[in-house]
Amino acid sequence: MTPAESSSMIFTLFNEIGIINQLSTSRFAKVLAPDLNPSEFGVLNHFIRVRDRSSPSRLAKAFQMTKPSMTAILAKLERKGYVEIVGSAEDRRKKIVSITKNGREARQRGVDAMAPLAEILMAGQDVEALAKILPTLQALREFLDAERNAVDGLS
Amino acid sequence: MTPAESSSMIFTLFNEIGIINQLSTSRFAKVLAPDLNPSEFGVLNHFIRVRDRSSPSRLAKAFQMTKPSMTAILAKLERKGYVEIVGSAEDRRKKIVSITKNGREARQRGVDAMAPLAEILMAGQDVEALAKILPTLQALREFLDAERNAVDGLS
DNA sequence: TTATATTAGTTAGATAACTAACTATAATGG
DNA sequence: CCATTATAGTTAGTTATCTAACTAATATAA
Repeated sequence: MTPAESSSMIFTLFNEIGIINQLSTSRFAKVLAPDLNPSEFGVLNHFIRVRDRSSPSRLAKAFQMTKPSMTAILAKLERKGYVEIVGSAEDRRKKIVSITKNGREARQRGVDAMAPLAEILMAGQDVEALAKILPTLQALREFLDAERNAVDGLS
Repeated sequence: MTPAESSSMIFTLFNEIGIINQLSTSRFAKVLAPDLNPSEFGVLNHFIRVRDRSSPSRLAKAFQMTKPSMTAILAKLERKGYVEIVGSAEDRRKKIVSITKNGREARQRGVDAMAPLAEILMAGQDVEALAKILPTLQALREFLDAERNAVDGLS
């Protein structure tokens, strides 16, 4: 590839990724609604799959999201009774967020609702091929993330 | 892979794609600002690379976007003098949108501003690997798009 | 030990996307 | 033909994100 071809390929790649993201997110949103939106589901899922308690800041970082956005998501989840938020005794700036029983159930309903989408994909797409591209995407994501921190001045 | 593993892999994949999209879009936005946002640039770029005149509906479809969103983007581009919008004589429901000289220049400034991003990627990532995953992503995008049309009732 | 800087979280306001509902025009079929 | 349906585009209102600016608490260092 010439540099010009590489450059063009890279923009095509990001364009495809953008469209896939939009199509997949809107499909997820449809099956999760009206109980949860994809961001809310993501947070509940995080409590099950990654760690069962966290802080708003830590969650914001995990989801590559700003703190105010996470504040808003957590407020909605708390209103629905899906997470519990308490102040930390050790560091009184911090809050400790954890999933509730109702939250676990909502997350399970979400998983069940999304399962057919995975099945459709497994039926219509070469899943092995998708698995193969995953490491490259992960490397790209890590690179962009590191790049961003470098540019933003090591936040 | 077991079905459960496939399912989990698929969600991981969409998650990575979502994060990449967010990181790359915000990088693009930074270098394009304050003249254009990525959507506006995309439309101008479309006039250069795909077709030099189009209609709001057609553009909305090309960008997988709703008509009202495209109306808003075109209104901003018209205010900036980057596109011209005239009514069609043949079909008076339709409008014909085309890029202006100023629009071409703005698009070129955008291309120039984004070029360093491509270079950073070429320096830090295996571009051949990125090129290799592109066909799989395109197949996935086409499948999701076809799926969506099927679900929405062949709109 | 006290002034300064950093970290955690929230509030306020802006923006760009969406859906629902509308007007206007064109195409279709009894 | 005329009534119905479909298409093109806009308007109005909602939502989820963002940035900037703020308060409160902790850490650092002169």
